[in-house]
Amino acid sequence: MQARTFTEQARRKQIVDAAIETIAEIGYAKASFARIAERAGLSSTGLISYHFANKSELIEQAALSVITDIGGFVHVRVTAATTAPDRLRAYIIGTTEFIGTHRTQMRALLDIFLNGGLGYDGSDEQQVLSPIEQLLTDGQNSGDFRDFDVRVMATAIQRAVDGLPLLLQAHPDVDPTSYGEELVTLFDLATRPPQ
Amino acid sequence: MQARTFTEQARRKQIVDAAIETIAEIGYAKASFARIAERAGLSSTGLISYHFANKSELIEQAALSVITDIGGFVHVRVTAATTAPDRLRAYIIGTTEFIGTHRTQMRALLDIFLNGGLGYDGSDEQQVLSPIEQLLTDGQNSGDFRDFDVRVMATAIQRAVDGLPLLLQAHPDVDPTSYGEELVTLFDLATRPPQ
Amino acid sequence: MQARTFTEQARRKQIVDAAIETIAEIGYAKASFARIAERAGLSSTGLISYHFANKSELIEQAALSVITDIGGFVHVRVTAATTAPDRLRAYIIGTTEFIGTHRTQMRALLDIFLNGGLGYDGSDEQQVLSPIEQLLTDGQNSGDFRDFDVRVMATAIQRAVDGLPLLLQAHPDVDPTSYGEELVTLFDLATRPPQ
Amino acid sequence: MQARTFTEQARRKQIVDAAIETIAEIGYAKASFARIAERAGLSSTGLISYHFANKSELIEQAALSVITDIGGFVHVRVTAATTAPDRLRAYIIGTTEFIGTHRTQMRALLDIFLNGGLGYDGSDEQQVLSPIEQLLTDGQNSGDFRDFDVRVMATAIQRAVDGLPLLLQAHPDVDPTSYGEELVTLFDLATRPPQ
DNA sequence: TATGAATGAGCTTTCATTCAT
DNA sequence: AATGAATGAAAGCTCATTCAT
Repeated sequence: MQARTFTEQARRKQIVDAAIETIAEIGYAKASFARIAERAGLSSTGLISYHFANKSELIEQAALSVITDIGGFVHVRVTAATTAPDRLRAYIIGTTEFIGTHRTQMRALLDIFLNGGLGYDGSDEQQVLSPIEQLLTDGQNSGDFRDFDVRVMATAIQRAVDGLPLLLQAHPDVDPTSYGEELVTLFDLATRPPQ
Repeated sequence: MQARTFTEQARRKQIVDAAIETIAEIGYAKASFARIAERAGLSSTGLISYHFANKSELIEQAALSVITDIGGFVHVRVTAATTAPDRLRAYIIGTTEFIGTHRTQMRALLDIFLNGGLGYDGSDEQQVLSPIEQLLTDGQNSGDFRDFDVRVMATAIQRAVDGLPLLLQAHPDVDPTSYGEELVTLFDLATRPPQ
Repeated sequence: MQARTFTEQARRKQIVDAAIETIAEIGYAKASFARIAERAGLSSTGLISYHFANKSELIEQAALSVITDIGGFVHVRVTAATTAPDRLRAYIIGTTEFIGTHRTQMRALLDIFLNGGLGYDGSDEQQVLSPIEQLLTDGQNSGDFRDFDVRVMATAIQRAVDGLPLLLQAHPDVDPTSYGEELVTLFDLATRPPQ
Repeated sequence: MQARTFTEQARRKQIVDAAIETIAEIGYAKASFARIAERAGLSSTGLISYHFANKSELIEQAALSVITDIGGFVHVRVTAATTAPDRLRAYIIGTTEFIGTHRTQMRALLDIFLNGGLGYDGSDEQQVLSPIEQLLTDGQNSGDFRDFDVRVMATAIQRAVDGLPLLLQAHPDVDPTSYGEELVTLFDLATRPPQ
């Protein structure tokens, strides 16, 4: 959290973006500094080392960048909704919409996430789960949702939504919007209280 | 499908098992021949090259090994059930049970899968989805399930179940059995026809 | 010069022939035991090691095989001629004819020869030069040839004739027969005594 | 034809020279990056890879270096002569002189050339033959040479001259100067028009 | 702030050879 | 006489990182 010059911030962003694109295109394992520098139009890989302590930091920043983007995008939509079911709908639709329009970033995030590219002390996982867990807990307290294990339901929702990039990779013809709508129905049925 | 010596089959299995353990422990990206040979107690990495055409083949065999194991485990339980909802339950419970007792293998498979370690022409994804899609289609035809998009529901189930290893990594205290039971309820509600 | 069973002799010849073909096709540097065994249809590279002390011996035998073949082919023709100029003509025509009809073997020999594949203590070079040097010396003694340095003339003839495979590689349309005839004229003019 | 730093040019030359010496001494097949780096006094083989795209490029540059040197040396002498026979003499004497004083380079070039180290699409062969073919054609047009096949005569001259390094290797006592003079006489007789 | 150069460890793969059966 | 298995060295090449300028 140290102060950085504007120039440095711009450089870092440029490198982080190039890293995301590179990982998305050729995969985490093959995304070397050489390839990232090439894509960013840098003259030397040394410049990356100059701006980031090591490769881990770059990867973390790349992941953080995507998480921040999607988090902001979804947060706006969720807080605009009033009831718990509406907020759940907003979460699912917002997330799938973002994924549909930011496939490159999502592919990179997924690759980082599952290659252990993150320090992975569990806190990241928790952070990602956190807003959806909060949403579900609120819904249970207000009586809008039935009594289920919040962590399990959150995982299921999160994974279903995360599954879209993989599905798109295997079946590029799948429509993200209708995928989202189907999930809304699915989890509405799964969360609504018994009559 | 080539004929292989008994000795070679044993060596291949030994190496594949070592590869799975190594990937599970230090991650796909760092799982070099040197580390795998070390774990397998081999005298040189050349022995791996002797038995496998290249690294890709080894990784594929490692993934295939896990997929075969879990597939066999679940298949027995699913075919033992008679009604569609029971088969769905058997699938979810069987899978989570296997995951709970074979965390090493699952962690490796997940890592391979998402690092693009497989040829990934989509056919693999389809193969993994296939049995669960069949199960869901049968249930719709028999009137036991409501009318939903089979591919979306299959993805949601598959991802929810796959999410267990990740959840276990972040929260090792989670009980796989109750996780499975929660998912059974969730997807029972999500699939049952309207009254 | 030890006694060998007939079976062993056959095996050795099979391997030597495969080596010659392999070197001709993919070059000396890439002609490994694996490639040679493959071409010979052997089940193991160990079989080559069983029949030859080491790689050097195999390469030497391959070179010797070609040298013996061409030597025999040319010797018959040279000894059939009576005068020195006729014998020179027979040598040049015979050699170019052999080269034209045994390009594979010649390509291999050349490759071995210049990659230092032979022990190369100079004695081989001398052996190859020897018959032509004898022929030239005889011609000088009989007054059929002018007074030139035998070793230089022998080298020039030998190299001119050896040049055919290289020329054929660059210009496959060159006719070996007319190449031979041109050389006969060339060296006839170069060796005949002044009027 | 890319722009290169002065430092890089110097390093490249250093490595190319070490490659030539190494090939000359231990042969093409055994001239690995490790041996070349050792001779050049480099800290690692990685430095060679840093300056050359791959081994092929290094070998090509090594060959090109020698070809350029000998070409320049001979060209000066040939263009200084006026008549065709004098130019032929200058070519032969110049080439043998260079070979006599640059045995290491010639041995390396020969080894590269015949181990297929060059791309060898035939164009190289043509380039080497080209100046001598031009010289011969000019002589025929001016009436200084008889009517022979230019390509065959050019090959014979080229090979005779190339034969010197091989001869020197087998018989280090051979005198390059007298070798050259003998060849001049030989090819003077072979090319002069009938009286 | 940025660059080109360099380092040394590491990678996968191929090699010739040995050996028990 | 032949085979499959194993060995350990060596190959060319890429890597993240460091450093002087």
